[in-house]
Amino acid sequence: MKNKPRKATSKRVAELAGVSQTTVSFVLNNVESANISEETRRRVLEAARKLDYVPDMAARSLASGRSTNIALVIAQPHPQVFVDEFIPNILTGIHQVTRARGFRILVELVEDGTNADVYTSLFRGKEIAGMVVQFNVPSDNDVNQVVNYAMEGLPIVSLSDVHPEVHSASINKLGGVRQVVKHLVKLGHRRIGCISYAPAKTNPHADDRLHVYRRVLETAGIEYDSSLVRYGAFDPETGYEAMQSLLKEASLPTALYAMNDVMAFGAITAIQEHGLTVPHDIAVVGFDDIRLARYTTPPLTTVYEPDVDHGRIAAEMLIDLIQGKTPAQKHIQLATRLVIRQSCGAYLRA
Amino acid sequence: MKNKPRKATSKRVAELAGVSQTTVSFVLNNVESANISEETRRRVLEAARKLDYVPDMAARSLASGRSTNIALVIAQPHPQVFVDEFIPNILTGIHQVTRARGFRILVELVEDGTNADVYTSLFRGKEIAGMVVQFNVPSDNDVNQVVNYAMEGLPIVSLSDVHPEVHSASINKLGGVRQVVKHLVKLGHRRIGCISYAPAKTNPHADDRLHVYRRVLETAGIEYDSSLVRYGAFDPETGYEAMQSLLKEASLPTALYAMNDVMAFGAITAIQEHGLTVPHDIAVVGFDDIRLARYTTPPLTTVYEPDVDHGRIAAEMLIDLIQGKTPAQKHIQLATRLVIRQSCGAYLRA
DNA sequence: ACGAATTACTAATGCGTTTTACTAAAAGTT
DNA sequence: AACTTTTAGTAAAACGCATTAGTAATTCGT
Repeated sequence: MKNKPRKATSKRVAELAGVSQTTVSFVLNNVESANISEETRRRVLEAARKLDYVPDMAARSLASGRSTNIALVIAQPHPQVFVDEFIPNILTGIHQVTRARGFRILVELVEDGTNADVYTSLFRGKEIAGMVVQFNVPSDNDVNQVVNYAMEGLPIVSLSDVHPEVHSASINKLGGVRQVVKHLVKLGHRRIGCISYAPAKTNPHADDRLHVYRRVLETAGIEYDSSLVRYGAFDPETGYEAMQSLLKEASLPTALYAMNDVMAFGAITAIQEHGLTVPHDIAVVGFDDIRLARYTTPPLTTVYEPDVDHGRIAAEMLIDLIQGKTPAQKHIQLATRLVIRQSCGAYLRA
Repeated sequence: MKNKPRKATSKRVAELAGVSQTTVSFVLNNVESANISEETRRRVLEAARKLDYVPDMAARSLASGRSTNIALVIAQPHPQVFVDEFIPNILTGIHQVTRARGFRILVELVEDGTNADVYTSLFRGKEIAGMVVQFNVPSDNDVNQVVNYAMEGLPIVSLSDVHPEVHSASINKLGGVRQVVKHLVKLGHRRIGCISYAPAKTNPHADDRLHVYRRVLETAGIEYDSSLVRYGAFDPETGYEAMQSLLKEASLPTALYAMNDVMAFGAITAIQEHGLTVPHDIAVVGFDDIRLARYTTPPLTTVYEPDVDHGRIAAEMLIDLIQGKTPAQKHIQLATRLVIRQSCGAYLRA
């Protein structure tokens, strides 16, 4: 028979505090331009606390016209692409800043074709104030939509460089490739194989990296040999298969650069199953420095990327954009670091 | 000088279609009880398409009183806990069903103490319609809050068993432990070490698993020996350290069960650095079957968990709950599968 | 000491939906 | 033919906040 305590609203807070709803809103949102006395502010806060008041976000968004959600949109060809710690780390980084700055993270996956209208519905449906996008394998449709929305002025930050007009926080992957391939060259290797990502035309990033690999070789006076290049698809399986194929070459490479760590591990397995040893017969290097890289046999020489920082910086940039502060730079690049372990054989000669 | 085309609203759709806003709402939401003629429905749909209408989600939530977001709340002691593919896989599974059923995913991390009010603000602030929770290491505060909200009838599904009153979709971890430890026993091992998670009192799950390990041993007539047990913290580093410590024992174990794969890899590295080989001197098994497990030296014997299904089932359950359909079972358990590779030595004797 | 500026508020409107209650016309029922 | 029911809609009231324009009281400048 007792009256259910109606849900706490700003109106009820106002009544209890003996002020208007307007004042409650001003206090709770710390509106500077409204001059609220200390005493009133205290009363409002007290009333809100007493009623256990939590503002209705839907009402707030509707009234203010802005959302406090951002989206992390991950465009990938296939669920299987989620093979390493990249996304968890990015999420950790982003979350650190969204939490501090009062935003929430909406995660959306868009696979090959499906879910292609997600950009539109998120923005136009006012679900989010901005988005950070990750293109594992950029599809034309995804990139075009993102570029268009970015040009319209919507807050978008990409985790890789996609277009001059799209803000980005990216890893200097090409610099990393240069470091690690040069490292192999310095160790005296002349026949350096490569396991790249999907064939060039479908993945511009991979293409760029392959190009750097080639340039480093040529700068060192080594002729580029396309018979030493294979294409994988991010996961250990394809690294394994690519290496099996390389091992059929008449003249084997003495070193291998794999475009990511998990493919490198697949390759190492293939090499060992073939009766050869790493790094003695074939030196191997990877890319990413996943946490397991130091705990394998042999430990993997690779390139470290600051993923958590990456996420954090992208989020800071995005929220600046949302709040109308122009970020200092439109494109931020984070440096990689070469991590030398056993798989490259550097320590054999030390 | 041209008039900016005002944002498309349901009102404008109504005008263009020559019907009332109510009708537009009925058509767009497929309200059965409203009898809308085919002709009218067509006109509304056409008008919506022409205006490129996307409903304002904030307004929709406010008016209807329900959100179409669900949260994935991950309670973990420390960012470093994100070491494997679990979360990406869960996310993939959840996303498959949220997409099909018209929901979005909000991801929230809650670390040790901080962010503790996230449950309250998400629910009370009407930001979400329900949540799936993952307790990596359950803290009393987190568990209590979740249990309370679940008892109030709020839609919550946990990814592990936390309380009889909280719906759950979980992996039968204990069954997996039984499988893999029995496997070692069958191979003839009598001194089987264990690398568990953080000390028992702070992690009930780990405690249960340790207990199963002990029971399997005792059932086989092997006395439990606490000097063969060490505690790690999810990551390869602590697996490595735990194994180093075990290697100082006067009498070494002949086999090791690590509670997850990455700690197993840390342990293998320690064993090899100590001059011993796996599985010859010490057999090693892990848990999780991460994708790299097959591509290491030696490939790891471990227990496979269907993570993507896990996420999918949890999400189905949650959305059923949200939509008022009682799920068939309150607690669903998914089976694990023993994956035998080289690290346990089973093939040595084959 | 008198108008101007500042301080500390409030009333009322609007945000874009959903939903309830209502209605006019058409179809069924006996 | 006179009701009742069904069909196909509509008008108007929420939903809970932010925000704009305004006001009365106080302080300031000279």
